[in-house]
Amino acid sequence: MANENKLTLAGLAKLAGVSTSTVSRALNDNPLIKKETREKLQALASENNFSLNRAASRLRTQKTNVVAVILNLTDNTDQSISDPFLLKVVGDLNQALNQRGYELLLSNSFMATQDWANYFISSSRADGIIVIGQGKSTEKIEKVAESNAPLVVWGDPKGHANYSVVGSNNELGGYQATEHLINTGCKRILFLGDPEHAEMSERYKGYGRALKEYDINISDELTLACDITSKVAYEKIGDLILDKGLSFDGIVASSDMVALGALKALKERYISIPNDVGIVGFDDIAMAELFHPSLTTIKQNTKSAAKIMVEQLLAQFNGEKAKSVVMDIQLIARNSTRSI
Amino acid sequence: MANENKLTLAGLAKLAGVSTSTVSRALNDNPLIKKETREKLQALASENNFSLNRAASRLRTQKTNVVAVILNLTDNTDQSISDPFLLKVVGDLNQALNQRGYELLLSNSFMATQDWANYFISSSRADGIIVIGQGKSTEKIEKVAESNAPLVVWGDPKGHANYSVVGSNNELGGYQATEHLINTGCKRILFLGDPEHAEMSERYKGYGRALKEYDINISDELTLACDITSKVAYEKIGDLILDKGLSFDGIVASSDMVALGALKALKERYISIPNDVGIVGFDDIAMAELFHPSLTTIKQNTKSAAKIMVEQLLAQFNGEKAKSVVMDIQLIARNSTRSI
DNA sequence: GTTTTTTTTGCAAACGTTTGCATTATTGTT
DNA sequence: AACAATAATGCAAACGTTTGCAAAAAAAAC
Repeated sequence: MANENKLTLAGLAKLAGVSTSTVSRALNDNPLIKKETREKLQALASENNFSLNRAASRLRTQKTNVVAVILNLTDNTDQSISDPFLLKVVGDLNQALNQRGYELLLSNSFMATQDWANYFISSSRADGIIVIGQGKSTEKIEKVAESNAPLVVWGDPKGHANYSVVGSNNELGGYQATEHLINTGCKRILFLGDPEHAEMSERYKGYGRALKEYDINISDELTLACDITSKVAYEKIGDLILDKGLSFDGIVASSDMVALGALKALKERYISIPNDVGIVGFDDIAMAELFHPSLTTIKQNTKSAAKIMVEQLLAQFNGEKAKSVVMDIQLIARNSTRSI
Repeated sequence: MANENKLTLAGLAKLAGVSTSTVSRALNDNPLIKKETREKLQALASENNFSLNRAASRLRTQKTNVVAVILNLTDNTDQSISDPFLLKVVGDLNQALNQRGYELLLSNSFMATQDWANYFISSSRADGIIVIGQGKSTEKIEKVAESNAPLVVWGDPKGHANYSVVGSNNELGGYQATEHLINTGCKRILFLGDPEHAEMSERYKGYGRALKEYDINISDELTLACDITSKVAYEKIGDLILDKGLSFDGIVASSDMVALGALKALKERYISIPNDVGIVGFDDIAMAELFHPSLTTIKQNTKSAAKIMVEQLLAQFNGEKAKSVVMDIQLIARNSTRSI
């Protein structure tokens, strides 16, 4: 490393013949310093491509300008991330955070054993925490919330959590997905997902409401509990057909990945989509459009969700109490369902 | 925030009736401190769930234990990440880094205007940099390398870069993909990808070598330049067919996303895969298996690649000069190509 | 040309660790 | 019991910023 003696504020000050406080203020564009001096010093700094030591400034200011983003994959045995949707959220969060001058510290449930608030906030690794996914158990999240650490969670915004949750209107999404299938002639609609999972259970509720409103009786046989992975969905659908034949003509899938797994199982048995079975996903991942048939789905707008999550977090930095926010969803009709 | 006066080392020391240096050493498991005292202090620390102020310790030790991971998306107008492969790499890197006690600071080309080395290293935001993707131009990376910042790049390991590059044996991958198509009876094989992109050009070389070895003449008409997105691939294939009809019976795609875009274009025209056209992707993203037909592809092992990248980076922390590493690839034959 | 006001700069004390060196406590040796 | 050798602890100085307050310089007022 070539930086034997890296340039510090003090060094820069000596170069310029002023005090460190002046340089510090100048670089922070503090109007206390005369405009000309400010500009001169800023120029000098960039000439010598000086860069502030963040460790020092963080120590002094007690502010990191970093946000920890935690992929909450507790239930997933394989630690790595399989669902492109979640990764999309990370990407969008990164952008939203950068735009507000924050950086993103990525973590997954590897930190499972840790007390998040302590680990990230008290240690001044980050100013706030964004958790992606409530998972099945929310105890760890609640612990963080109790510690009063700035926190925003992507999940089910309708549950009455004591922390800020941003998420889609999952109930409505489930409803619209189901309604769409009903409108395109499906009679026996399967729900494929995990009703114990917070967000999924809302989707399940919407599914139930739609069936009720359209006077279709809800049968236990048409609820297929299933993890949020394409692999499991593929297997479950395969088993179901093996067991009971084609007992359904529509599927409300709890995510696009789940839908795609189901799709594969059906196609392998030469079941026609959408004629024999219509299928609706959830998320609208990039792949949804690419499939053949392209996947009808409930789109979650991750870009604006990310923006809102960041806003909610920053609000907490300013001492405001952040509320939960319900994001609108949108049905994207494609070719995995019949046209109306 | 409840932490009016957060517990510090000094506070803990007072509690225990020892000096801060003793506590510091105890918590770092320094054998200089008697074992009993160490354990007592560690217990005390966790009782009062003390957590070290990292900003302070980073300032003092000049070490952050953070690695910046940069998604190098220079050519991509849309800043957000579309390719699941890259995100998979991020996820795997995160795991590999965590296992070695490092944290992952995520960045994308939003930082385009910044001088990376200065921004991350000199500012002591991170100890090292991992860049994912060389993109088309490598000047920014070279600038970082020149500054002697610890750096590892995911890209084309065969180019003679003055920095450490970890990447797959792209040439061989291109070769094997092509060979596989030849072996399954394809005569007119299209290369679909961007030959100006470092990694892709290697794949293209392999493609050329295979054709040559099997005495198939290489035609310019069978090289279709194309960005690494499914959308562009979809359009390009559509245009090509519109223009010249079905002028090929095999496709070597430069990535799975590209392959999937092509697949969609073909399917919409009722071209049978793999009978009319065989197609081989590159990457082996999770989706490859899910498609119908499932996608034959060249698998890149991101998990071990991530591990190696981290090792290469850590080696540089220890003053060792890191070398480039070529990762083995593997052909995964599925149903988008005929069986041999 | 003083004095007052305002603008601009500098001094020095934090922020919470880590660590070389000095010091004290302990153990072993004669 | 005195001393040497070793083990365990503490002192105090960094690390590089930021910022309240004091001081100096410049401008304004008399």
